[in-house]
Amino acid sequence: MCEPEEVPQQVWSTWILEAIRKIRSQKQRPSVERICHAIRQHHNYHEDVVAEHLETAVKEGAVLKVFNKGQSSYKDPGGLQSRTLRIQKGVDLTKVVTKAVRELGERDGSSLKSIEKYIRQSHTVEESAENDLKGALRMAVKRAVTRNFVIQDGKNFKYNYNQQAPGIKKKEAPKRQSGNSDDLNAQSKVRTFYLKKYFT
DNA sequence: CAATGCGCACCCG
DNA sequence: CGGGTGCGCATTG
Repeated sequence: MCEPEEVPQQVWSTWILEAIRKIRSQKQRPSVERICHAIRQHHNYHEDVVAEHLETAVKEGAVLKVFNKGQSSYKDPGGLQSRTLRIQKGVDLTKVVTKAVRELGERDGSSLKSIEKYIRQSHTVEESAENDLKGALRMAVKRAVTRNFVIQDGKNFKYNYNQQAPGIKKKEAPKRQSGNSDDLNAQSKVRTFYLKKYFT
């Protein structure tokens, strides 16, 4: 238990990243609560103070906030930044944009600006003057809207949870036939449930 | 009780 | 397939 003293944000980031690593090693979700808890085991700060610094770390890009399975998780961007995103002539970033919007999980939708920021934080972007990320994103977001992956709301874009959700195979053919059939759908029902629960 | 460990289902590329 | 994630429950301190 240590000082109630002023500590530079950078140190906070270190503590937070440490906490995240620890929690992940326990195969648990690095939520705000767990991060606060982990840090408070070593430092005497109120949860609100920790949470506040966590937010700052996110804004600074030292920590990535990702909305997943109905709740926010926090990650160390370090691990992911090995992912390279090459912006070349005809790249299609529709999927990337859609995923970003979903993972940002902002209730009022995400602006192009924050989408760009998020992508830069989670990838090493390789671009050029003619083919830059911003440009590619403008195209991509347009396509994502057309394809109904996201929904435009003013300047913001929201993930469309009603879309043919990825991963959920929905044979539209209402094939009865074999007795117990709804087992396949049980899982997707659960998923849809909590996605809606937190999103709506 | 808190902290840790982990099997396993699920997702995504 | 391979690799990440995290729930739910078990085990340990």
